Amino acid sequence: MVARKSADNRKAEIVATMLRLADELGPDRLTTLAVAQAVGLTQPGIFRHFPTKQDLWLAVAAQIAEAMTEAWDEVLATAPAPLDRLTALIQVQLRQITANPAIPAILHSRELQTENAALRAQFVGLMTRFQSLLVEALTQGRDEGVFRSDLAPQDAAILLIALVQGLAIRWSLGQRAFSLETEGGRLLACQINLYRAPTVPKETA
Amino acid sequence: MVARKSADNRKAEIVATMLRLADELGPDRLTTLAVAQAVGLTQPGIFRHFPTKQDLWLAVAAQIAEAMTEAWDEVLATAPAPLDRLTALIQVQLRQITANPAIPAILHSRELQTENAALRAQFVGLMTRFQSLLVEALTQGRDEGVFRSDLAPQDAAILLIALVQGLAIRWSLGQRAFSLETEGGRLLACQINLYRAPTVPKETA
DNA sequence: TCTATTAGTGAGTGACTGATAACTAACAAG
DNA sequence: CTTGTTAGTTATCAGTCACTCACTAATAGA
Repeated sequence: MVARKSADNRKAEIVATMLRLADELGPDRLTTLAVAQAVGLTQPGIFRHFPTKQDLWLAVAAQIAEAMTEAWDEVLATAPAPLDRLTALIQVQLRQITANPAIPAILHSRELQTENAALRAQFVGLMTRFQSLLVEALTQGRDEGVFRSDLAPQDAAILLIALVQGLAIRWSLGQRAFSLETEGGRLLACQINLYRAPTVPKETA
Repeated sequence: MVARKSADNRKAEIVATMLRLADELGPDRLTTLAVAQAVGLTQPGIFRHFPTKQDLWLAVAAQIAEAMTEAWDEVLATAPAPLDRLTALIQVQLRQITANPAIPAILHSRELQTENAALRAQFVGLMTRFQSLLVEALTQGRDEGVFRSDLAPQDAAILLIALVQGLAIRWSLGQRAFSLETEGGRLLACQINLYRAPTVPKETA
């Protein structure tokens, strides 16, 4: 009668469903019943695989962290030039959010903010690592003369991260009417263009 | 025995408490019981003033909208120069969020996102108005030669709004360890500096 | 084919949620 | 001092939440 799956398969399926439903319902309204029904189990069936709901969230966070880290590593391996690397890192981030729109919501959820210190620590760690990747690329680019010499890599990195997060908010509020990757790519080009060293001397206006 | 208040006073008190508790507990975890206890009433007492919980949220949104619009109007009246006006508008926004940290959370809450279309429409309208104020100032500044001539006001405005929202996320995640106004002011200066027209011809690097 | 393991179920629990109805008492006006 | 209005209470409801426990049956290995 029941399509039994191995615990590992079922766990992965549950985590993936959590991610999908966290987007559809919102992280704080995501109930174990909703997950169970989407997966095709009864509600107590979930607890066969995860002892508490908090453990479910931790598994979700681990999955996100893994996907992001992998994507970053690939960029580091394939894009050595600072400018390319910078663009690719941000684009990867936009693609992650597109593929997984629940990420910003989870970042804002109370599940993460107050309830689950471990969860928050994981995300803060991810963001810190991402920021340092940006700072490295920006510093190298500045030293190579690609970016203006008065560029402050720390601040420039924060501004880029803010660009991604702010755009994600706009995207959610506007019912995702535009392509995050396209619009993000355009704005990213704007911003990075502002960082670039002037190649030709300019006249005063 | 009971300190009775006029309905108007009580309503205002309830809305203010909602705003405070929305920050402390999170918008989706804010219960009518919590509001009642914070105000010093019994839980059903809340419903004497607001027929449903949704009406509570609408009142909260109206209050935020009013506070923001007022603050913007004051800036428009006192800061005519594009550069000053731009800075002041953003600073006002940072101050609003500092004074009322629940705003970003409410913006992301499911209460607003899915449950309450009227609420979302109100906030989208606010954001649109704010954006157009920024665009105006940027366009004027560009035409006056304060900003670089290749500046795209629309994009520049979006980048500034993203700055505010992205920074607010960072502020929340980092347990509000830094002053939003100070740090925001610094980054704002960075960004606006990138917008400025080069006053002195630069040598190539 | 038998057996041990374990994924999944049915029934239920206590805590909490938004909301209702009937009642009580504080206040303002005459 | 009386009286109408109304802010607030007590008691209660139906629904939902995460979670438990005893049980069942699908599966893998011998």
